[in-house]
Amino acid sequence: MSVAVVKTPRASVREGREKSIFDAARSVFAEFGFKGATTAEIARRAGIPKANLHYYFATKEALYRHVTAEVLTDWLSAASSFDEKDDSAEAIAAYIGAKMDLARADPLGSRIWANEILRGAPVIGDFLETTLANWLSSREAIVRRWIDQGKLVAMEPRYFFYMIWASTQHYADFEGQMMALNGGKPLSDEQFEVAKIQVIETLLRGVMP
Amino acid sequence: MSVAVVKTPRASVREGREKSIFDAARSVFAEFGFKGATTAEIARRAGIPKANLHYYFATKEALYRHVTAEVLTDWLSAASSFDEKDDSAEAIAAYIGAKMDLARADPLGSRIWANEILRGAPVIGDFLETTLANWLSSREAIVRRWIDQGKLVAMEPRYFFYMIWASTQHYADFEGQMMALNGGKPLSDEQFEVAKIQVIETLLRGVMP
DNA sequence: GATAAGTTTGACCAATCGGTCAATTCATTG
DNA sequence: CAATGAATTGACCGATTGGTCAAACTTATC
Repeated sequence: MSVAVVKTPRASVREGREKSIFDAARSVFAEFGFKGATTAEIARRAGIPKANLHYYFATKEALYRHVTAEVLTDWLSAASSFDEKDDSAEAIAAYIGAKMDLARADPLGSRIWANEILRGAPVIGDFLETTLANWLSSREAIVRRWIDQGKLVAMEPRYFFYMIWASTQHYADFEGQMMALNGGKPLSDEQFEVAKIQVIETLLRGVMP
Repeated sequence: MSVAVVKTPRASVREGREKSIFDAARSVFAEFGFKGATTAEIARRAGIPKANLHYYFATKEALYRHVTAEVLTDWLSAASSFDEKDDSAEAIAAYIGAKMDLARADPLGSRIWANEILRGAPVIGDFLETTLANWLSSREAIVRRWIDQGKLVAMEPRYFFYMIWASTQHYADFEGQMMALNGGKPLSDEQFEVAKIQVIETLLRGVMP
C-alpha cells in the first residue's frame, strides 16, 4: 500500500489557492471585521475572480469561521507557555513573552479577535464562555496559590491577566497608531525587543512583593 | 438686543433629533466600524426613517466625522489629568484613573477609536500624527525627567504610555470578552473599582524604583 | 390666516452586496 | 486519445447599500 507523498499538481494547486484565499480573507477580516469585509475584496487580494473564491468556500461566513478557528488555536498555543515553568516569575515572563511574540508574528490574528469582540463575539462567543473561561479560572487558581505563598502581591488574578492580554495585544491591534507615533514607520525589531522586555519587566515588577 | 435663552420648539426638536442620530451612530460605528455600519441601521436605532437621517447629516462619512471629532475631544480631556499633579506617582495615578473612568463612562468612544485604528486610521490619522504625537513626546520628556531624578526606573516612556492606554482602554474595547468571563454579566461598579485600583497600583509598582 | 421656512417621509435610483450557474478550460486516468 | 471530473470564470440574480427627491406636513412670521 503506497501513500502518495508527492502531491499531485491538482492537489497542490488546490492547497495553494486555499492558502491565498485564506490569507487574503485574514487581512480583509482583520481590517474591516466580518460585516465590513466583502468577498469581492478578498478575491481581489487573493488575485482570483470572486466566483472562484466561492468554489473553495461556499459562503463568506464559512470562510470567516475557518479563519477564526485558526486564531483560537494560535491563542491556545501561546497560552500553553504559561504552564511550562514552575517558578511564578518565570511562568509569567514566559507567557507575556509568548503573547508579545504572537502579536508580532501574527498581528492579523489578534485584530480578527479584536473585531470579533467589538461585534459582540457572535462566532467565538462559545469559545470565550467555555474554553477561555476554563483556562482563565484554572490559571487564576495557580496565581492565587503564588499569592498565598507570598510570591506575588495580593491582587485579583483575573485583572492581572487582562493587563497582560491588553498590553501584549496592543502591539498587534494598535500597530497603526504606533506607526503614526513612530514617524510613520513600524516598530523595528530592535524597538520591539525593547518594548517586549519592558512590558515583561513592568508587569513583573507590578506584581512582585 | 435680546438673546433667545428659551429654545423654540423647532430648535429643540432639531437638537433632540441630532442627539438621537448621533447616539445611534456612535453605537453602530462602535459595533461595526465605518465600513460595516449602515445608515439604515443607524436610522433604525434612532427611531426615524433613513431619509430623515440624511436631512440632518448629508453623508455617512459626515456623520462619522462628527462622531470621531467628539471622541478625540474626550481623549484630550482625559489626557489633561496627567498635568494636574506635580508628583510623578500622583500624576500617573491620576491619568490612569481618568482613562479608566473614561473607558467606563464611554466605552463606545473607545471602540470607535479602536475600529479606526484597525482600519488604518483613515480619518483620525492626521490627529495621531500631529496632536497625539505632540502630546506624547512632551509627556515623554516629563517622564524622562522623573527617571533622571530617580523617581522612576529606567525605561522607555513611550512604551509605558502604551501600557497605560492598552490596560485602560481594554475595559472598554473588550467589555464583551470580560462579560463572557464574568458569567455573562458586565463588571459591577464594585468589580470595576477593584480593577481600576489594581491597574493603577500594578502600573505604578511597575515603574517605581 | 396667508405665506414662507423648516421638517418629515415613501418611493425611488445606481452601485454594490453575497451568491449562483452554465459554459469552458484543465489535468488525470483508463 | 477519449472520457471523466476538477477547476475556472463571465454573466447574472435578488437583496442591500448610500443617497436623492418631490410631495406632504409642521411651525414661525407678518
